[in-house]
Amino acid sequence: MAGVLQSAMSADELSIEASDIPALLELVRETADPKFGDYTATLAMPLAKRLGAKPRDLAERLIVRLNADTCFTRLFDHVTGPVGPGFINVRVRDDALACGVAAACGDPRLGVLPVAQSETIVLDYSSPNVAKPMHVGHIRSTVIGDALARILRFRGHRVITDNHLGDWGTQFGMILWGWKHCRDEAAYTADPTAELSRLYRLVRKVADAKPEELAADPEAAALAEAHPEAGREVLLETAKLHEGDAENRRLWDEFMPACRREIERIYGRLDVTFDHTLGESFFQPLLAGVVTDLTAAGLARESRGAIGVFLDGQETPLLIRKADGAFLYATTDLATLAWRAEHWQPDRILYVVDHRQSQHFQQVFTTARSWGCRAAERLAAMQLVHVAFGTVLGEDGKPFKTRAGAAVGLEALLDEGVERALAIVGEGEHARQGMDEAQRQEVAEAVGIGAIKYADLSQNRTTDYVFSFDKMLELKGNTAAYMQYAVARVEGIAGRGGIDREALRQQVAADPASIELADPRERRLALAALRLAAVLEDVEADYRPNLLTGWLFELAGLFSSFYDALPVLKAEGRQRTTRLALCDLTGRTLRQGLELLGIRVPLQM
RNA sequence: GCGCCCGUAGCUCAGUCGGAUAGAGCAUGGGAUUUCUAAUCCCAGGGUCGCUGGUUCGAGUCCAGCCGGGCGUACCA
Repeated sequence: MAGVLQSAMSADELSIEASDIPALLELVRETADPKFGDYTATLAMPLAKRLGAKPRDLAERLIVRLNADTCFTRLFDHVTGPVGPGFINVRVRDDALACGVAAACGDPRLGVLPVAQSETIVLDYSSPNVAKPMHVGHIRSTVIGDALARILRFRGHRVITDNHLGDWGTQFGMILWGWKHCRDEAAYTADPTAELSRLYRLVRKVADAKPEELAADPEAAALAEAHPEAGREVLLETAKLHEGDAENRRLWDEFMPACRREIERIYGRLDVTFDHTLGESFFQPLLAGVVTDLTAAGLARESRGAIGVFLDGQETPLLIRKADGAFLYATTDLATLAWRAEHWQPDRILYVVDHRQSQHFQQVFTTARSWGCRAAERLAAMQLVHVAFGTVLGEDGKPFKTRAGAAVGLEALLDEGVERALAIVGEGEHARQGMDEAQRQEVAEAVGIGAIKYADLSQNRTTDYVFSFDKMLELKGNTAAYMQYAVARVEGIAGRGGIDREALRQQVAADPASIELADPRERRLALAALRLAAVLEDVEADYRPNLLTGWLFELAGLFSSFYDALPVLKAEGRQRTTRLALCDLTGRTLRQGLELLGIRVPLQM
C-alpha cells in the first residue's frame, strides 16, 4: 500500500526533480499519531530548500498533483492541504483498505510477494564449540541466525545454513590431555559428553593456572602442581591431532559422534536445523594451502616466527600460522570462505557472531577480497557481512556467569522456562479448557522456549544487554506468550463459532465489499496486519529481527483491544464477516510472524 | 596509546534516513469479567535523552569537544 503511494509520488516528482527520487521516497512513512492520517511525506521541506521555494507552497503543488492522479485517488482520500511546515498527510481509503484485507485473506503468503531478485545467501551461525556444553552465550547467535534464515527464505532467497562447529581447536587438546591424565571411565560410559565437558572445564583451569581459580578448586590445584607444564602439553596434544597422530585421531573420531548427538538434541528442542554442519575439521586439509597461497601472493609474510597478513591501516597482522606451525581460526575462516565461494557461489555470506570479533572479520574479509584463489572472481562480487550482536552481561556488567562462576547451561535455562510456563498453564482459567497432560506439556514447551527466544530476538541485536533470568522467562507484557495468546483467542473464536475458515477466506477474497471497516479499532488492526511484507523487507535490510517482534507486539496489542471491545460471533451481517476476517487474518499473520522467528504457536492456551 | 561500541523513566530496553506532544514492558496506584480465553483490556503518575557547543525550519538522532562505561588490540576462538 505504501508502495503504491510511492509510485504515485514518484510519477509526480519526475517533473520537478530528476535523479534522486528514491531518497525522497524514503521520506514517506507511517504517521506517529493516527490523527495525522495513515502515512506522511516529509519530502517537501528538504526539496524546497534545494529549489529555493517555500516548503508549504511546494507541498501544496505536490498535493494538487496527487489529487489529480487516478492511481492515487483510487487508494487514498482527497488530501486537503499541507500541515505544519509542509507535511503531506494521507489517509488510505476505507474501500482500498478493505480490498487489501480481502486480498491478504485469500493469499497463502498473506500478501507478501517474493523478492524480485532472489539471491543465494550463506548463513553462518551458532557454531558452538563441541568440547564445551552449550550455555546462554550460544543463544543469541543460534536464535538470531535461525530467525534470519527463516525470514530470508520466506522472502524468496535461496538460503544455505552452515553450522561451523568448533571441533578442531585448542579445546580439543584440553580434552585429549584430560583423557590421558584424569579420565573417569565409568562416568564416560554412563554419559560421554558430561565426562568430556568435566574434563574440559578441569583442564582449562589447570592449563590457565590462574591462582584464584586454583584456590577454589583443589582437584585442579593438585593437577596443576603435578603437571606444571600442562599448558604447553595441551598445545602439544592439539598439534599432534593436527599432524595426524594416530591415537589422538582415534580418540577424536570416538568423541565426535557423542558430542554431535548432544548438540543435536539441544537444537531439536530449539527447533533449529542446519543444511550443513561442516565443522572446522572439514576444512583442515585446506589450511596449509591457504598459507602457501597468501604467502605466494605476497599478502602474508613471516614475522616473529609466525606468518601473518599485514593490512594497511591495521596495527596488528591477521595471523594465519603460529610459530609452532599450528593454524589459527583466521586460517580456517579464510579456507571456509573460499570453499563456500567456490562450491555454493553465494551472493552474500552472513556471519552471526558476537560483536567482539568485528575486527577479526574486518581483517578476514579484506584479506579474502585481495586473495587470488580459485574463487577470486566470486569472492570479489560477494557481499560479506558480520551480523554482530552484543554481549550478554550479568548484573555486574560483566559477561554473564552464575554466582558460582560457571556459565549458565543452555539446557537448564530451557528446562526452567518450560517449568514456569507449565505452572501457569495449569492455573485457574485454563483448567476449563480441558487440556490433558500431554497438551499442557506441549503448550508449556512452546511458551517457555518461545519466551526465551523472544527475549533475545526482541532486543536490538547490536547492543549488549543485561541477562535476567526472570525477564527472559517473563510470560506477560511484551513476550512471545502475548502473541501466542492472541492466536489462541482467534482459534477459540473459530472453534466456538464453528467457522469454516477456508470458506470464509474464499468468500472474502471473492467479494471485498463484504468487508466494512466501520470501527476505528477494526481499521487500525487492518492497517497493521497488512504491514508484514514491509516489515520483513526492513528486517532484511539491517538483519534486525527486533523490527519483526516490535511489529508483532503492536499487532497483537491492537488485536487485544479489538477483541476486548468488539464482539465477533455475536455481530451480524457484514460486521460479523468483517470481524471474522480480521480475526482470521490477524491470527494467521501473527502465527506466520512467530514461525519466522522460530517460535511455536499452540492452538490453545 | 590506537580502533570499535554504548550512555534515553525506579529497572530492562525501543526509537528507521533528522520530523509533529520522546515510547514500550516490568514495577507502582486506580478501574473493567451476567457477553467470543482476565496469560487480557482501560486510565494515571513518572524524563536535564551523560555534559557543552555547533549545523537548520526542526536534533534523542548529524558534527566537534568533554565526562563515564564496555570490548578489541601477535600466535585462544
